[in-house]
Amino acid sequence: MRLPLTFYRRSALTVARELLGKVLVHQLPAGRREGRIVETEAYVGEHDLACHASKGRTRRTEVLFGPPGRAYVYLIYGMYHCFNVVTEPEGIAAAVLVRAVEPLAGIPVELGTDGPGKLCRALGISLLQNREDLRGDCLFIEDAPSVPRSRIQRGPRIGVDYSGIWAQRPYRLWIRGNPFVSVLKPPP
DNA sequence: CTATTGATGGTC
DNA sequence: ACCATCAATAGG
Repeated sequence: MRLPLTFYRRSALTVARELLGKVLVHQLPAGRREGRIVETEAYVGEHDLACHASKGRTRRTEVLFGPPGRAYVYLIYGMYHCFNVVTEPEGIAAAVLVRAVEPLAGIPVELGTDGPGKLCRALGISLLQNREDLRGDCLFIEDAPSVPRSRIQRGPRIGVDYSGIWAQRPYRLWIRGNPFVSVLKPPP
């Protein structure tokens, strides 16, 4: 079953937690590629200085202000893409970045999926998928059992040091001990 | 093992 | 000019 609009309409933090364990699917001409989501980051709104929407409503960020359940894909460092899911009701600009998936099907063996840039490359996601409705037939997310809170670990988001206090908030979530998570936490 | 740097292009 | 990254390289 494909995740319904009501799934995405909730807060970014809730969606970030609930997306763990779900299956991201990209239907390509070459075949179907699937990965199980193991790491996410929540970007909680315009007031969140790490969220692209904090720069205001531009052509790039417009999709964040739109209805939930759409893809927000952007190019970073000229060579990588990042895939996000738009959350919250229309008018509230929040999203969840998918940072890592566990390969399930159709992923070329030589490509890693541990990191936002890598997983987009492995799943064939590019700017062409920006603004795409995730309940369509090409790019979507399949339901799967939720990961119990006891198996979820949290920490600061990666690469957002410019955002001051917001950089330290524990809005990065991952499945504890999963080998496909992008940055392993130092042992306790 | 950690630290640093170069690649590269859309957006503002 | 900046950047929600990665791979390669240099150094200890």
